Amino acid sequence: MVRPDFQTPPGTRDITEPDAGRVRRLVEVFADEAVTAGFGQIVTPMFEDVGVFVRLGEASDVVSKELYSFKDKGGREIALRPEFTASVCRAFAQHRPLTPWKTWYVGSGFRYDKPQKGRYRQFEQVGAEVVGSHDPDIDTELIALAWRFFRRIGLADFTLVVNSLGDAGDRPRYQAALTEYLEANRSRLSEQAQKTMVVNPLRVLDSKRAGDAAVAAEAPVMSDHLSPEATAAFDRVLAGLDTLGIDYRVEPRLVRGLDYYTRTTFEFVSHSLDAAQNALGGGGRYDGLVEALGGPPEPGVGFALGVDRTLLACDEEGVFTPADDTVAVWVVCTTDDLAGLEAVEELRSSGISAGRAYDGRSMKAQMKAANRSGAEIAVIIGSQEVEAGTVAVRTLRDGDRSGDQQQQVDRRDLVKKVRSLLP
RNA sequence: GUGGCCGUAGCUCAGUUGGUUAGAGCGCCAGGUUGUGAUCCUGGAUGUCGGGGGUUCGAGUCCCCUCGGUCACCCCA
Repeated sequence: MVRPDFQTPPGTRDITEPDAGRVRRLVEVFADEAVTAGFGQIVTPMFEDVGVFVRLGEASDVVSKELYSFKDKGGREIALRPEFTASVCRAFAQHRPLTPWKTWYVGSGFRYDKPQKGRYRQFEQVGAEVVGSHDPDIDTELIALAWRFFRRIGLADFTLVVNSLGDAGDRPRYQAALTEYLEANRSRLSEQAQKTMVVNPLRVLDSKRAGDAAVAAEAPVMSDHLSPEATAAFDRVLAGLDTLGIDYRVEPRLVRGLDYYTRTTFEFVSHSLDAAQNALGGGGRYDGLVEALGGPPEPGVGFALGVDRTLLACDEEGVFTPADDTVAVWVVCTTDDLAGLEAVEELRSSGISAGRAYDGRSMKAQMKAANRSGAEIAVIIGSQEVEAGTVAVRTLRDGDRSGDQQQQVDRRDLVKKVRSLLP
């Protein structure tokens, strides 16, 4: 093998057709749903001052060990974005748009993780955020947006799980109760969980070890420690989901990875992915985050969906299958002049997708390429055609050529003829 | 960061207890028709067997290191 000097770094990959086109189409569907819901797009830098992300909570792994950070040539401490919410909040604080500010995005995030199925160091997300309103109906509308998106691409085998983490004031009281419980059951917890307990007790609820899960199952639940306001907001969200006919499961042990969440949190969990990474996406409220980034004390809520995982789930469910982007016409030219170049460009200029072969290959080879390209029509130009001022237009059906038709047409009628043969 | 499994042609893989010039299918290219795509037939190209070191008369096969992939934990999209 001619060994290449370089390959993609760990956890990254080249996305080629037909997958690349599939990603593009997926984003188009999401963009359409977001715009329909009145969201405007935002494009933020892929890297930010590292402080933007550190404010997400130093206790989280995303910040403490997964940040792609470096110092640039100006001595600035920079980090590749591990998610989008922090950038959106930073942008809000920087530009102070009118509220409620509704914005959607698409792009790559970066985390220095150990790669595995459905988890890459560079991953694609789409998402939407609303800054500047406490109204729980917005939480519901965001969930509905994601729900419509999943439904529209054909996904069915997933569950929406929701929870409320309460307000800033509720968290410490619950955390205290939880810590007390975990301390009392310390001996039943895994070594890892005992460490996690100290850093962030909530996350112990999330452990996948069977022993830990058993402890978590009997732990005190957040809903018993919510303020009346937080309870009312959560009830409103659930009522909204009921009204819209969106199925959900309240999961008191749903804690999300970032520390900034308050009140509503939610996650879309796939059942068709047998991999460990089965969360298609999630989100929630982050009522203190904008302020933590030096902005006004505006609340926020949003979600992000993993494009890669969503497509993995689509694979499993056999939906949103890749489409071949084939050209409509294939120009076969066996003369040495520029007739083939001219014809193919004329077709393209007329809005007809067209391909051709290069390197002066034989007619047989070019017809083979035409067949393989998936084109519906071959335009054949040989010395006879050039002399007569015509081109041969031939229909192509995959495989068998018996039913195909070929006719000579005036060169000047090329576009007209081809157009009449295409659907 | 921790652990299991894996790494042979473009792709999917086979390579017996270490033993002569490393194979198959698919794909690709050419010819079978000096103007024509399926199928069929014939022929052809491509591998420092992931990399380095070691054991041995001899290593794709054994050992060590390393890089990469994969799956799981941790964590998360």
